[in-house]
Amino acid sequence: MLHVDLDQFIAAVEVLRRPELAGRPVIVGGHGDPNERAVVSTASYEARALGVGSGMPLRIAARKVPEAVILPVDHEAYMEASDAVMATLRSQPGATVQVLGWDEAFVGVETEDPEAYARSLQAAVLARTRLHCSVGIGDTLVRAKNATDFGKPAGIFRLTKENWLDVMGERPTKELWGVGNRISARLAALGITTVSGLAAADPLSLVPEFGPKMGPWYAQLGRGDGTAVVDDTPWTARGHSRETTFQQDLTEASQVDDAVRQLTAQVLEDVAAEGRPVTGLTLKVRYAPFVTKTHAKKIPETSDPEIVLARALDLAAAIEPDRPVRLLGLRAEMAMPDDARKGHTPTRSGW
DNA sequence: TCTGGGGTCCTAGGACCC
DNA sequence: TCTGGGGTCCTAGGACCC
Repeated sequence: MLHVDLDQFIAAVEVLRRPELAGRPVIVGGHGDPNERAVVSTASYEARALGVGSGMPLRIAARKVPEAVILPVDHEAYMEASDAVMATLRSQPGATVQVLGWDEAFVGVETEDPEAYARSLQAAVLARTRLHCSVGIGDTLVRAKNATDFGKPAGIFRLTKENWLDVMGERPTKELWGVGNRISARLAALGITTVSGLAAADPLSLVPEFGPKMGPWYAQLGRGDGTAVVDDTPWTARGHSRETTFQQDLTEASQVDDAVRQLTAQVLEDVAAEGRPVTGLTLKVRYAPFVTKTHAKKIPETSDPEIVLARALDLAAAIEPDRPVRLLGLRAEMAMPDDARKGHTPTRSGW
């Protein structure tokens, strides 16, 4: 199968509508104001070369690259571009498309010449959207996904059982899809620092540290093994959430109360659009500077906004008074339809 | 340097039941 | 008096992804 990833997607969409920005360091994040509490969504390759990456506080990015053009996030524009890309992928002969996010998808296809298929796919996306993408070819989802990085930008790379360890073996475990900073550090504590080290590990030996499911799963990741099935079943969201970081920490109970009401209204908008009842709520609180707590509660199925609000306010009663609140988030879980897809390879949204 | 917003899944531990 | 073994459900929190 193939894994398709748009190159610097958000920055590329912005440059398309402002051609004069081509070749300049472009940073997209927040409302485009480097003084606000926000982070970088995407940086152009020019900005990345100067040390800016996604997730970095906007303030820091602006300090690092004073000459950068900083733009606000424009969800609608990216959604539109994303829809055009995905439609193009779906229109390819024999393609099964599993969307992973705004700028990423797996494409399942039977072909004698995957490289040629990948090239024609890149050409189709470029013709339709003027956007460049990189393509990974693999015999499992994990290998295809990892292969894409070696194709960037605008290239193609193939990763299979045959060359997996040659290419990936000496690389740090963190480069694997599903291994982040924390897990790689815990693996290192077990003496496992590279992909080949993880591939050689006995799956059962990882159970004491990571549990019965995740332990063997990490060993499998190290080998690049896993499912080879591209699943295009439409994804059904399990819940919806909204969160807000306050530019000034909240110190009054009435401010917190107002914020909870506002969040609830926003979440209920998203939930109402799905037409499924709410079955649970989770309130997330970040006290300044960076202590996060969550409070969860199952509730009897309801579609009544008044009841949801009342339960949200119940949860909010657990917020400690006299501690400045920097962030509030509310997530509503929804009843799942019987035919909804559940499984091991979730389609994630976001970017 | 000071940390967004939207998602998903897994695990631990306690409560409760038989 | 001190205590089994198995199961489910719930909350809190950790980790990961884009």
